[in-house]
Amino acid sequence: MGRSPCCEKEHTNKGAWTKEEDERLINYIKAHGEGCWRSLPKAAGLLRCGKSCRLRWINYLRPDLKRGNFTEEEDELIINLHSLLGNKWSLIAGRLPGRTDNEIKNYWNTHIKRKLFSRGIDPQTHRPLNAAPTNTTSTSTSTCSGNHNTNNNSNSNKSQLEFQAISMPLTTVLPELFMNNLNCNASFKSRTNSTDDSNSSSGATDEELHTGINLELSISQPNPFQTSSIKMKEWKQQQLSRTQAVCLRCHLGFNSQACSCIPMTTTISTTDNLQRYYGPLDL
DNA sequence: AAGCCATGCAACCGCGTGTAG
DNA sequence: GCTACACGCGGTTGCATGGCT
Repeated sequence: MGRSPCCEKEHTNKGAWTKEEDERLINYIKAHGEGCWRSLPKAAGLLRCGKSCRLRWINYLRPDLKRGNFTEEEDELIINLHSLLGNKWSLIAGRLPGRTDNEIKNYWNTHIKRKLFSRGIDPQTHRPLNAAPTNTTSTSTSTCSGNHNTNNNSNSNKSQLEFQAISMPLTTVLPELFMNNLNCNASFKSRTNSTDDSNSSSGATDEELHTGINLELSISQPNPFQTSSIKMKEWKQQQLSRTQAVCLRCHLGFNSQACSCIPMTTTISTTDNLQRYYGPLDL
């Protein structure tokens, strides 16, 4: 099946946007709001394709964009998030207010990669450059395994790990995940060991050291009907009867502190491939 | 001053996903 | 279940700019 073009190429401008085009786009979105990108160009009197308008608005014209250099804190946050999420630029951008996925992607490729190389860290794996390669598809069922499968083969291994926005804040849990993880901990550990001496000497716990990241991400059981004949309705019912979302924080043993999760009431078999994200403590 | 090269970034392209009919 | 459509994402390209020779 052929794919219809998103616009009539011969009647659209390409390349850099002019000031007039920017103004037209801004004025139109101010008046009518975002959305319906396909019909927007015509309505706004622009000889551009909808995709181009969307990109221009999101990456450049949006009023809430933060312009200017990245701060050191943003650098570190991007590195940490990338070690966890891989090249999921939109997810990373979601954690950096005022920054766009495109901007972060460019910044990563032009600055941070070099920075990590200079630290002796492989920017793709976040492991030391001279470290022996690890077989991430082996018996490890960790979060990081999924992450790096995503890096290396982003389309074929999506079922390894799925992040879904359900109910599980991971404020301090995920950093612990890759602190404990066999494959992902190198960069994070080396940094906390080498540069956070002041913190460790002051008696801060590991958890306290990494509270800077608030991913607010959730990990849920992968949606199996993508790979099997199970119907969505049936699957949803299974999910409901099986358990509420499982709090990774509790499962990892941090539930001594305040946690708003719903207690897990159902025993879940570790042979269930939907439980992969338990890796670090289940090993 | 001119040419070359490296870098940074805006923009494009192709594909995946979700959804409505 | 199939198809078409709209949108969003990640990878890549190409141009503008600055530094160096």
